[in-house]
Amino acid sequence: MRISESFIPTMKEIPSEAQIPSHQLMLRAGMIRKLASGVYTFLPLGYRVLKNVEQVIREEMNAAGAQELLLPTLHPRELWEETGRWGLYGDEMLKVTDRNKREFGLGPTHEEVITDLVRREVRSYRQLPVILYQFQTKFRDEIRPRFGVMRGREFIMKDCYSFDRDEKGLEINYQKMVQAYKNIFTRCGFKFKVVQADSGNIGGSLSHEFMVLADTGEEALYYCEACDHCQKAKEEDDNSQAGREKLSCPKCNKEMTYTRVIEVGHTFNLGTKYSAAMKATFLDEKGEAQPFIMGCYGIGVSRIVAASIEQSHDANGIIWPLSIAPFKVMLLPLDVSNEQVKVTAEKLHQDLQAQGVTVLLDDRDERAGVKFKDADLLGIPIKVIISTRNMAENKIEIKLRSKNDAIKVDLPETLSKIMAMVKA
RNA sequence: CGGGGUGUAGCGCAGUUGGCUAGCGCGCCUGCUUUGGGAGCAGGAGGUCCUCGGUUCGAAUCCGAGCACCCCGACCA
Repeated sequence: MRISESFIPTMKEIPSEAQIPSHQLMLRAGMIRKLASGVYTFLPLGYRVLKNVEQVIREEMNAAGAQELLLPTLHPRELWEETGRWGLYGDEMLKVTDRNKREFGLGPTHEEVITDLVRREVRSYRQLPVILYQFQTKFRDEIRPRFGVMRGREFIMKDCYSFDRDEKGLEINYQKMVQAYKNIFTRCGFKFKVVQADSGNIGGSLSHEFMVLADTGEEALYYCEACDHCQKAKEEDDNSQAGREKLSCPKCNKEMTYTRVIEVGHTFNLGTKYSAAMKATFLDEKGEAQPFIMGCYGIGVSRIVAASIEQSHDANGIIWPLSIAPFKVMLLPLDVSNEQVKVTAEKLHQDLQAQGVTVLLDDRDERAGVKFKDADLLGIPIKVIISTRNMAENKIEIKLRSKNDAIKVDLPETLSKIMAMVKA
């Protein structure tokens, strides 16, 4: 992809509406633009990252035996009346009325819809377990949207639902999902913790929250460096640094570390909360109707994009991990009026694309400084610098966004060197 | 929903005891020069000063109402 032909509107100045690094950098790097409070457009660069995150999640979900589908956004009121949540969800649910005055909610979560589907289609214990998931835009009329896509009113979520015949089956699938989540967040390059949590409105007995460590996180927890035990911080701990209590780990008695965190994933053991309310049953071996034992598993996909930046950036811009970077390689020909520089860059561009490597070529007739600044802002992991200076000795330069030092490589070895880095 | 703040060019802002043609930096367009960390000079385009109403000879500026956005809090699968 050539910068000259792409839609990546970068900004030098920090928009006054953005307070935290990820929000500022997503705006400055041309990843997102605001349409209304808590409602954002993903521009091509941001969308690429979003898609990469989705793909990581998709691979791990499929590997865990889940199947992807797509549920509707419009939910008829009657369905939500079955569980009593039409009233319980209240103003947080955005509502619309059709031409026949029929009421719908814009889906803030999909337990009702998925349970309705499964109760219609699954009749026998022989068809269980079933694990289904989707990527979808969720709507929640948050009291206070903030921090860009971190807490939006419209956002992308991966939600997954498991249906089992008994608690034992659920336990197996639940553990599979927890492991899949650990794989996902590891692949995304996160430092994260898993903490047992309240299950809140969704209900059920057991739940785990997946928390990315970041100073700007809206929540906080204590963790033990020795045994990895975690517990959520109480509100009074969050608010006053000074008055924060010192907690000892209940398992190994060492003092625990306080950290702010961003919730990126949440798993719930739902039991029969929804299946019972909605009369969603299957027949067991004895021909008796039994309610499905359910689990649900959510990941904030668009939030992950912001959380990644929150955890990995510097004064100059974003630092993407290879796994979700919008492009893996950025080519920086510093003087496109030099024919040899230009030709070398074009050749690398073609060769990398032929190898299936995502690459962004800064083919603009801009000064070196401008290109370097934009490259650092965009945060593409591998920077390849092609300059008149290096051409003289038949070399190019490779710099990792995450490191300061550059390595010089003989021109003929460039491609293989980059390929080795991409695969690392 | 309570408290605080802000709305002036694409972005960041100044101008607000009422006054003349509404300004600065960045960005954008044209030309020349420049070319390893957001270049220089010259020329140029771009504004319902958030909206509506009121006061006044005259309103970006004063008054009233509304809207939007941001921050703190409560809330949040």
